Amino acid sequence: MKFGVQLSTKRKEILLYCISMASLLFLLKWLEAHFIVFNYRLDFFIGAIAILFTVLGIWLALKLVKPKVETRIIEKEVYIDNSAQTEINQQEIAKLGISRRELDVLNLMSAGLSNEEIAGKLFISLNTVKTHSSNIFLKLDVKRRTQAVEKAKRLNLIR
Amino acid sequence: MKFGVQLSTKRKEILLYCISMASLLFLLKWLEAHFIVFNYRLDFFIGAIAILFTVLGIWLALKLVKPKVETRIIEKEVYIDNSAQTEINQQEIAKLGISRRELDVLNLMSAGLSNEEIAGKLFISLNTVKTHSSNIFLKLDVKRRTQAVEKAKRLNLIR
DNA sequence: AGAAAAATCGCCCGAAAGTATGAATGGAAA
DNA sequence: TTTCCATTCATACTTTCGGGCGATTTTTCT
Repeated sequence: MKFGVQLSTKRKEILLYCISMASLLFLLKWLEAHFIVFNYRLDFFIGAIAILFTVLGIWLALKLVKPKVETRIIEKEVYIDNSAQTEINQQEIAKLGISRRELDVLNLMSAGLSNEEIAGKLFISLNTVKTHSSNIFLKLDVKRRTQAVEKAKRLNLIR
Repeated sequence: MKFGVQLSTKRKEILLYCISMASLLFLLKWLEAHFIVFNYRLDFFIGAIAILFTVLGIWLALKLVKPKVETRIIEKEVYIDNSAQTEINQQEIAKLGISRRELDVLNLMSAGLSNEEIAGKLFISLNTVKTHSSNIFLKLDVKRRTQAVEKAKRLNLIR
């Protein structure tokens, strides 16, 4: 795996694309040598290439420029409650070492969503949700999601 | 509903790009007609086009796919009775037809107990607990125990 | 550039939860 | 008395959870 210079992932991807593009060009040249069609249908040929590489470029850009998705859970209160408004205990969250993503999962968990639904909402896989929830249970020292929700509410980690 | 508003703008943009691409193709054809260079340097020509349109594609994609940072807002509604903070809503319980025993199960459920633990506490069998909880889910119109607990608390069926 | 933390995903497997269906019992109401 | 219903339990089956691995990738910090 290690060979002198270790390429970063992004660099490797770019290299891969360059190689594939080069081989594509090679293929085109081969086609050009074997089919006279392109000689008198040059404009179609060029058009095809243009479209092909435009699509390639789009695909490349979409691949490389990964949109940064920020998931934020905002609790919208629809109640008029003048009594004590429970503040979320940030210190406790930090103390327990609960990460951002884990908190996301915890919130959706408390809303009664299944792991699969949580995965859908957060655009991550079911396995990832399971990993997060397992870590939550460890950090909260509980065994089940119902206990986790109960404790999290009790500690004001969530609303 | 978010994208519906922007559709017309986006469509105009796409149209613009199509037009510019078409004119670019036209330009290329004109060049091809006026410079013999391309006839025997066809591979360079094609390579240039490939690169050009790859860049175009990348640029196009970058232009069109602009939401780099997407903030997803998940709203969670919290209802709280305007009356006293923790007044158990007997009317609601009656209206939903939740029986005494089901309420017992529901309470233990909200404490985070498993079905087996509930069975132990109430001195009934696991199957009975399952029956009760299934009935609870039916009456509360939910699918999971976490949802049941959430809804029951929201409706003040339990504390 | 390199280490550490966080986030992502996968597989396997057993446990728990939930569904469907049927049935016995005992108390309360018609 | 008969009917209704809450409660109890069972069996069989499907789905979901959760633990226990390991792994890669991304982000963050130094």
